[in-house]
Amino acid sequence: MSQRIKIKALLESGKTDIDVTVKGWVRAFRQNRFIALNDGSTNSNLQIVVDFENTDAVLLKRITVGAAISVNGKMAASLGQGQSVEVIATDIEVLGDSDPEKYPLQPKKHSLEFLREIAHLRFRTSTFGAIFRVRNTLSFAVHQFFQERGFVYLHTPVITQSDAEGAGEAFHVTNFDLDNVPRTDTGEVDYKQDFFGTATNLTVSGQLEGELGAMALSDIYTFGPTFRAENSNTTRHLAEFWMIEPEMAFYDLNDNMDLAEALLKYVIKYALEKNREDLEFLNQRLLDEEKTKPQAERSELSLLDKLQFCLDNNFERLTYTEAIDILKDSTPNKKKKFQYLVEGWGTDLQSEHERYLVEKHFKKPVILTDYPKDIKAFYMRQNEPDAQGRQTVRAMDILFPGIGEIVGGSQREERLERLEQRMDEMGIPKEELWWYLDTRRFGSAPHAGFGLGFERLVLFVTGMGNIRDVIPFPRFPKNAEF
RNA sequence: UCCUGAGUAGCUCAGCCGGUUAGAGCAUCUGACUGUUAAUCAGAGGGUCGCUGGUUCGAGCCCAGCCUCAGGAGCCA
Repeated sequence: MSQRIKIKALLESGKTDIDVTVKGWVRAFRQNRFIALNDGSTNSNLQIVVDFENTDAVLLKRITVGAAISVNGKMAASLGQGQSVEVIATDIEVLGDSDPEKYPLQPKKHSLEFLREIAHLRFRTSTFGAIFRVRNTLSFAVHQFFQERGFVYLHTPVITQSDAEGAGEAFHVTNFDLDNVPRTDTGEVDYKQDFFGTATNLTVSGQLEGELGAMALSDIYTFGPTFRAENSNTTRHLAEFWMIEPEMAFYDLNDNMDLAEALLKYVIKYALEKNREDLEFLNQRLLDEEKTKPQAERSELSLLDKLQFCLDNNFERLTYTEAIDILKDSTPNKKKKFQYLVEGWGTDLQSEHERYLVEKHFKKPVILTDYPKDIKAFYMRQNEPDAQGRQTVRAMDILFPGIGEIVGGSQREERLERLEQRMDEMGIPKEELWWYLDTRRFGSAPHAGFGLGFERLVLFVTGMGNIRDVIPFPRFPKNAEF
């Protein structure tokens, strides 16, 4: 018996007349003769040809959709149309049966909603196989991009002390018996008795710790899970998601934008090369789906065209103030088609405004910079007021078609006085962040960084519509199953 | 959390104005066929109509509350 070979390697070799052993899961068993076998190494199934007239009937009955089997046989040029080679089986062993009455997957198209309910089995579909292979490639490409540039991969803590930076609701971490929480004389929760001796929560961002690393190692990045206890119920939010947060000493906002754009292009290009077959499958899946939609709702570019377009064009860079001017003059604003009309300077852009800029006006990724100070975080570097006295910060958001904000970042405020003043204004407790402020006290330097939502990136590259379909086991309000 | 829509067989869905025994395709099972590509043909089995309560002679359908899902919004990555 020969050693097991993965289907991807076998199909790539294209060899015939060799003895092989393959193992995988049955996707379909047609006409008692043809097994479509998939082992997850590639989107393609391997066709196994069974000589059913000379095979034990009991064994044939056990070859059902979902069963795990091992096959010995000889590679041959296929007589059929759908594949170039196939395995003529000489010996089949069922490693794990799959009761067809109970196995929920059928050799047909299932709805994504249904598959989400059986997330433990959806890996076995072509669509999710492709998605998670692409996700893996993107993840690897992120590391490779930064490693090629001398960045240090820094592990920032998952458990952090209190929610000082105010980046959304955090999950509490405690060792208390929740039926009997210790309290102080005044009736408040006595965190001194808790595991860490203080209130703690799951991280909402590794940025502040990342900055500490950058102020010694120059260029660092984090890539890990992040948690938000927001009651968000959308196609682009999760309670647990993965974020990439680079932080670079001696970078200004332009360097920051250059890096972010280079990163996005690098990983998209990498996926197009490494996962061509998967992306072609996802591309076709979308095209089939579009056929059912009215003409007006169909997208102008296919998935593959959209990705290539993204590589071939510079992202449009403009300031918040310029964006407001464009939006004010836009047709939907004048015709009052926006739900929220753009009137003055200073309020945050609504989703519909971002979509207009990205999908209608520029028709490509857009980087918005220099937002009003009042709608952004305390740590962003303050610009001098403009001629009209308007105050902005060196923020940048990258907006992608269909996704919205995929990157949010800024040049950081490195001037101690300005930073402390802003923290006071916003009610951020300076004492709790003494360690953060120390970087501004000792050898402070200009620096910048950003956060890239990894699932939003996977969403864009795979062309999927719901973020819950691009992470293996999504966590969202009212759901932590699997 | 707000707005809109949905929940009927394992899956996808139909079910008229409230009226007898709730249907179809696929899947499953049985048989036939055997170079198929979501195989084909014939037959069979399969239902707490999301849950709770109400209106009514009678509720899958009307009303109320709740649960879950989808899309959009907010928060954001």
